[in-house]
Amino acid sequence: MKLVSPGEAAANTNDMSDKAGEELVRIGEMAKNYGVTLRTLRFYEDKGLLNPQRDGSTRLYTRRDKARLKLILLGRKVGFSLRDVKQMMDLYDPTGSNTKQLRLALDKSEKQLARLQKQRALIDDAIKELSNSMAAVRQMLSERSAPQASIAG
Amino acid sequence: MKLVSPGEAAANTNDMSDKAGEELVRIGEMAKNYGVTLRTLRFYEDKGLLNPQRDGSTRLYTRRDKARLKLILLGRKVGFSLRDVKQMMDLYDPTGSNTKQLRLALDKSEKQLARLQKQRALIDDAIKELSNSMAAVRQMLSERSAPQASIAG
DNA sequence: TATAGAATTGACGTAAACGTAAGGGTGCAC
DNA sequence: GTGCACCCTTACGTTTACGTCAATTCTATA
Repeated sequence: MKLVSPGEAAANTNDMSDKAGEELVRIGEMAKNYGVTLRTLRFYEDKGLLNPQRDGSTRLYTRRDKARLKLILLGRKVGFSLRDVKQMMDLYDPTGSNTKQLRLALDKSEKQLARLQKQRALIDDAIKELSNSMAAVRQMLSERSAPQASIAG
Repeated sequence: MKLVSPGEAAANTNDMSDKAGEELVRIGEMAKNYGVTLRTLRFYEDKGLLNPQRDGSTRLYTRRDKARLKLILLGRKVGFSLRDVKQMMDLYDPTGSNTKQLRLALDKSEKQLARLQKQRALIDDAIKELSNSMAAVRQMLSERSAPQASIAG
């Protein structure tokens, strides 16, 4: 089985291996392409989120793995836990209509959206509170000849 | 040394102990008043953020402790770590102008404000991304007789 | 005095998503 | 044949702010 050699990997986009259209990449390439570390890819595999082929002990990532990784990263970006992502992906059935999967995803998304909005509200609150405090501190600093209130006692 | 007894604690707001105007409360009262757990108060003490008096082995919280706790909780609310809070409070000097303390607080606050704003931007981004995905999923669900795109492969 | 309620210290457990060695193998360019 | 660049597994470490026992003691009250 011939593989993309490390050096020419980037250039060798049209390399065809076993099956037609299957570009197999090793972990280093994969990591570089998606901006993650090797550890992360192995971790995702360990958690059952990825399932690369093997050439001996070397991992070979296929088109499918890339699609899955993209989904994982999207999920992480919008704040899903890896557990959630896995739960949703595990429902995928290539033969069915995937209605279940879509419903679960939608359900989880609604909850996550609510969490995000709540978080945003908390942050806005914190920003206001912090801004107020800062104004007070600036005031105290500008009047440091006058008696100070203390911020710790 | 007479103390506020557990039962009448809430009513006994005017109890004066050793020093004039010093209302000493035990850890249970303190926790209830500020909506934290006993563990939290002991933890803060362990971290050097609080320093209650003792009656034997029993902790007695003074006015000062209350002020400090309020600050800790405010700090937590706006997203400071306990380390940061401690660092700021440790600079307090009852005899000086506390300019240093105020400057540090301001400096940390500016950085924290920046972090909060960045976080808010990330959340807004996530909300958008998530909303888009949800729209797509809803679309797929409404057309589930048509061929589906998959969200996992 | 018996029992319940409140307090103490000590110390391990928790969550999430990896980071960071340690120790070892494979292939290829020189 | 050696020096890199890559790859592998195993497994402990990190971070933060507490939660959760466990075993014991102190105090007030019926």
